[in-house]
Amino acid sequence: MRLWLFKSEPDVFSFDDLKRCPKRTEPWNGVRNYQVRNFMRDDMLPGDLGFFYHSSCPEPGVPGVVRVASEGRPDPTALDPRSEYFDPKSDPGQPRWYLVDVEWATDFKRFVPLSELRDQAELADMLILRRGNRLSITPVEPEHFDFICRLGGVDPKKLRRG
DNA sequence: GCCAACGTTGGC
DNA sequence: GCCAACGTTGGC
Repeated sequence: MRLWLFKSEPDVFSFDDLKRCPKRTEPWNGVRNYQVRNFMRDDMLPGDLGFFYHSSCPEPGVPGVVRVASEGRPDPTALDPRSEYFDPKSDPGQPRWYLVDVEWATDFKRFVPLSELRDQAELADMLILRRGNRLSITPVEPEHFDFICRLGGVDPKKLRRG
């Protein structure tokens, strides 16, 4: 099982928004970066866990955990001219952009702000904390995942068991 | 294939 | 609003 971090701007789509979706699940559409596309298309599997991360907002940070709920599949918004994510260069016969379904897994007992992540020596080499990191999804090391879960008051072992 | 210009991201 | 960082584009 792999571990991830999903960035989202809460003004656009927040962790609470995800909780209100049917089955608390939503397609992670609109990714238009090849590296992130490859993560979803090639590396993610149902059951993978990830942090939901609020970015570009007054208090960036992690409100909780999500679970990958599908394999990678073509992102239909790329082919929909009415979608803000429409990509005119996409070819229905050869999908360019992919998504996975993302499902709410658990709230943290306590929101873990970015400022607190930065204070932790244990997390110094986390991708999300690196200067200039712009990927909207990043892989997360298991030690980092467990450490952040504990900051949020959640037992990572229970989560991994589902 | 190079690389400058441009657009976007995202913390502050 | 600023600005560093980085991906993408397109001319050559």
